[in-house]
Amino acid sequence: MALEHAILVSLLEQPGSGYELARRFERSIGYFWTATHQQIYRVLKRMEGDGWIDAREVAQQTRPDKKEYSVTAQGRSVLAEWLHEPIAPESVRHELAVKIRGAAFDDPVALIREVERHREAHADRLARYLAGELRDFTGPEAPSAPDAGQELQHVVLRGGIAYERMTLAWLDDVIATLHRLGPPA
Amino acid sequence: MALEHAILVSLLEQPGSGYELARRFERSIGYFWTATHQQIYRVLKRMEGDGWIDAREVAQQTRPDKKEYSVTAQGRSVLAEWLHEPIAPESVRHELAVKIRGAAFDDPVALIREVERHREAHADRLARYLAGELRDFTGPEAPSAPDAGQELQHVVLRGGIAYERMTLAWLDDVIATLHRLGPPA
DNA sequence: AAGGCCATGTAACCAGTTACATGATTCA
DNA sequence: TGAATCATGTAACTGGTTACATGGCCTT
Repeated sequence: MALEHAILVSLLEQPGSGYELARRFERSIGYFWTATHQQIYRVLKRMEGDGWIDAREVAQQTRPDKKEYSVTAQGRSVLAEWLHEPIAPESVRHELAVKIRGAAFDDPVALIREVERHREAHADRLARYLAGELRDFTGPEAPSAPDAGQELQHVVLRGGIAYERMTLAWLDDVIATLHRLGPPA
Repeated sequence: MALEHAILVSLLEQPGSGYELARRFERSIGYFWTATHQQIYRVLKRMEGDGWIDAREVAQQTRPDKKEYSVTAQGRSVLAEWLHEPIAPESVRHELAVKIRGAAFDDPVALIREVERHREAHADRLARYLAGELRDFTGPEAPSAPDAGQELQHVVLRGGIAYERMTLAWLDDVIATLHRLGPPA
């Protein structure tokens, strides 16, 4: 459970509406925490009720009005408290690995296509991460003296990049293994 | 949702009781799918009701009786069907990354200890994986001509090893970054 | 006129977690 | 005697997913 905390972090980085948060969860924040708009609206309501955030109605001419949320002092201290708590080592859920072991009881070669699809998805994600890194951290437009927030965002992004590179290499290994089990008979 | 399928795979590899499954979910299978005994018993019951598995009462002298489950023909075909369905790219949930970005709004140095704890946990896990690899796949006791099931188990384990190595390197990067943001003033 | 984006929600459901419960045997 | 292991469960709760719903503006 950390959606509340992910939202607090995101709103501290930049206040915004539920809709905007939902979009961020498809981008930057979404690289390490996912959430749908339904879930976000529900949690925002609870957080507002608990006094962690407050809303400001923003009227817009061309677009529908929106509620812009910001983190309250109380929200900040809830976040600080959470940051000081140790977290349990994460539990893994790797569906593709289940399928790979399951392939022993079906046709290993039939899985190759699926694994290749995943390989493509990860290659895409890596490309997006690298583009983001160039834009925000290592390119000519990037700040020459990044602040703490930017340094931390960058190190998290480097983690995403490392993860995608590792995954690509592993999926190549998987594909080669599946081929070897195939019909070369 | 794949606990059912993970159970089917595990029971195809080796029939067993709920208790035994729970132990496997702390070991081999647990490297890529976690589940507690409570959840396992609940799901086993449903799977039995749906005819995917069947139970055989096994009386034991010294230990309590147990129900040994095996996969039925129907269970096998359910698994095969699932294997042929494409799966959505997994959604990430990386709590530590949320904390790292959150550290910008608190004390980055205070996070170092926590990150080091995680580093240790991952180093332990890597050691266990490597020991398992040596025992089952690359050591002198390992089969010289592994079958498809063993090849696939090995490639999944290699994925776990690659993941832990990547994570260790990244956590070192994180620790160095947190230090840099610290008091060297 | 149709489809996409902005913006916000409700309701039902399902999967997973946490707490509680029982009881026998084996080992230190 | 007390802790660990084997063995199986119930109940309450929480977090997350899926389906459904509304409505205006902008672009093609």
